[in-house]
Amino acid sequence: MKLYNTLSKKIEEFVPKNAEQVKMYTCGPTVYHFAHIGNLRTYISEDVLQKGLEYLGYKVMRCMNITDVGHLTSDSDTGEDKMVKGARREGKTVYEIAEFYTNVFFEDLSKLNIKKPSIIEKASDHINTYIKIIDKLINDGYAYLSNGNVYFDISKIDDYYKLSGKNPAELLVGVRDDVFDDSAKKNPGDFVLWFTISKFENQVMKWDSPWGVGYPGWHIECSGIAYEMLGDYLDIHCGGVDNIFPHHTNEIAQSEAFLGHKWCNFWFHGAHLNDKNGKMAKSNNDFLTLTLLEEKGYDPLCYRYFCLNSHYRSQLVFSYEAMDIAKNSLNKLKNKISKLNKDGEIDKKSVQYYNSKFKEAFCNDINTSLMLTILYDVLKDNNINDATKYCIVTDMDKVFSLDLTNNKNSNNNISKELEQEILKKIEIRNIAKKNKDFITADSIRDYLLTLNIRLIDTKEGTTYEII
RNA sequence: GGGUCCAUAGCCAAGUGGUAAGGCGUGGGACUGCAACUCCCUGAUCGUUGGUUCAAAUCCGACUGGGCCCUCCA
Repeated sequence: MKLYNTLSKKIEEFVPKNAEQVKMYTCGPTVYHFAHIGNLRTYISEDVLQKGLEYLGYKVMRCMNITDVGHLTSDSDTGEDKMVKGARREGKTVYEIAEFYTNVFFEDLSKLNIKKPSIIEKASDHINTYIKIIDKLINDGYAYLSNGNVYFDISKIDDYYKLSGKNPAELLVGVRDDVFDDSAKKNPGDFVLWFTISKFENQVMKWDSPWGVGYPGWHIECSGIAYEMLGDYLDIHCGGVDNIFPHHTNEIAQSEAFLGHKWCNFWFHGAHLNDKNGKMAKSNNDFLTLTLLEEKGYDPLCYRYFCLNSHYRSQLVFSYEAMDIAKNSLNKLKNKISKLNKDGEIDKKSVQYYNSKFKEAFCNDINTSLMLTILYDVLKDNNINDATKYCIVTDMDKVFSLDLTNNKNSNNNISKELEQEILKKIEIRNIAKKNKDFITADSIRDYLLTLNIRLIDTKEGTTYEII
C-alpha cells in the first residue's frame, strides 16, 4: 500500500519488516483530563489504518502508552506536571485521576468503535526500562547529568531535525512566552531524560534511580515502552502532527542512540481538528468532548463518519452544521442498508470487484472519502442484488466500523408494550383517515413523532420506524 | 523572524497533465388527504494572475487569504 511518510515527506510503498506482521506504535493520551474530539480524530485515523492493514491481510501488533507520569506543562524544567495539576483541580490523588481518565478514554474509544490496541501500557509501569536506556545513553556519551537532571545531548546526533524538517540555524528557541532557557543545558535544544526531586517538591509519583529520586521525562516513556513491548524495530509509529516536534523527534534521537541502528521506517501523523477560530486545544478549557456531542443528540458514530469523510492529513474544521450533515448522511445510509433483502444468491464476481476497488482506495494513502464513495456506488448499482450488496457492505464495515448493518434503532429493540401501543394508534389513525378526520389522524402522527417513532404510509398500509 | 500546509458548487469533499467523483442541502417532479419516508431530475471551469505544454484544478512563479509548527498539546 501507498502511505505518506513524515520521515521522507513523500508517499511511499509501505513494507513492514516482517511480511505478515506490522508492528505499530501509537502515542496514547496523558490521562489528566477528558479527551476532546480532536484527540479522538487521530485515534479514529489510526484505527482505520490498523483495520485497513488487517483488511489487506496483515496481522497488526499495536501498542499504545498511557501517560500517567512525567508529562510537564513545559519541557523545560519550569511548569507543573499535568497529572499533579489535574489532581489538584479535582481534589484527588494522581493515581485516582489517572485511573478515572484512563477509563473514560477507553469508553470514548468504544463508543467510536475504535479497536483497543492489543498492548496498552502505563508509563509508570516501565521505570526500570527508562533507567536502563538512560544509563546506556550516559555511558555512550549521548546524555549527561547537569544540575540534578539527565539531559540528552542533541549535538551528538547528526540529523536530529530530520523528521521535523526544521533548520536548526533558523530555529528560534523559546518563541513562546512560557518557555524558558535552561542554563543547565549544553545546547538549547537538549531535553530532559530524568528529573530529580530537586526540581519539583510536589511531584507525587517518583522513583529511585542512579541519579537520585525523581521521575522520567516525557519522551523517554514512548521509546522505553516501544522497545520493551515491540522490540528493536518498529514498522510504523503514529500520532498527531503536533507530536512531530519535539516528541517524535526526541524519540528517534533516544531510541536510535540507544539501539545503534535505524528504529522506525514509517511515521504516520494525523492532522488536527480545528474550530472556526483555529486550533482546538485543551489549554483553553473550552473543548468539545464526545459526551457533549452525545448530549446534543449526535451519535458518536456520526462523528466517526464526519472524520471518515475527509482525509486524515487534511485539517478538518468542526461545526455543528457539519455534524448535522454527517448525522443526516449516516442515518440515510443506514436506512438504505437496513432495507436490503439479505436473502438471495451472492454474486461473487461483484463482491470481488468492489473489494478490489475498496482496497485500491485504502492503499492510496487511505482515501476514506473515496472508500465511502465506493460504498455509495455499491448501493446504487442496479446490476447486483440486495444480498450481494449486503455482503459487500458488511465487508467494508470491517474498516469503516460505522455499524452499517446493525441498526441500533431497529424496530426489534422496542418493548412489546410499546409495539402494541403503536399498532393500536395506527389502527385508530386508519379509522380517522377513513372518516376524513385528519385532525385526529395528524395528532396521532405528531404524537408518535415526539417519541421518535415515524409512521410510514405505503400503498400496502402503514408501518413505522424508530428514528 | 523561520518553517510548513492549504484555497474545488450553499456546506463537507475526491481529484497527482487529457476537458470536474461522491455525500448533505436547495429547487422541481412522482407518491400522499396534507406531510414524512422513498424514488427521479437539478448545480461549479476549480482564490487572483502570469508562465510551461498540443493539453493544467492538477507542473512552475507572483500575489491575496487562511491554518498549523518553532520544546503544553492528538
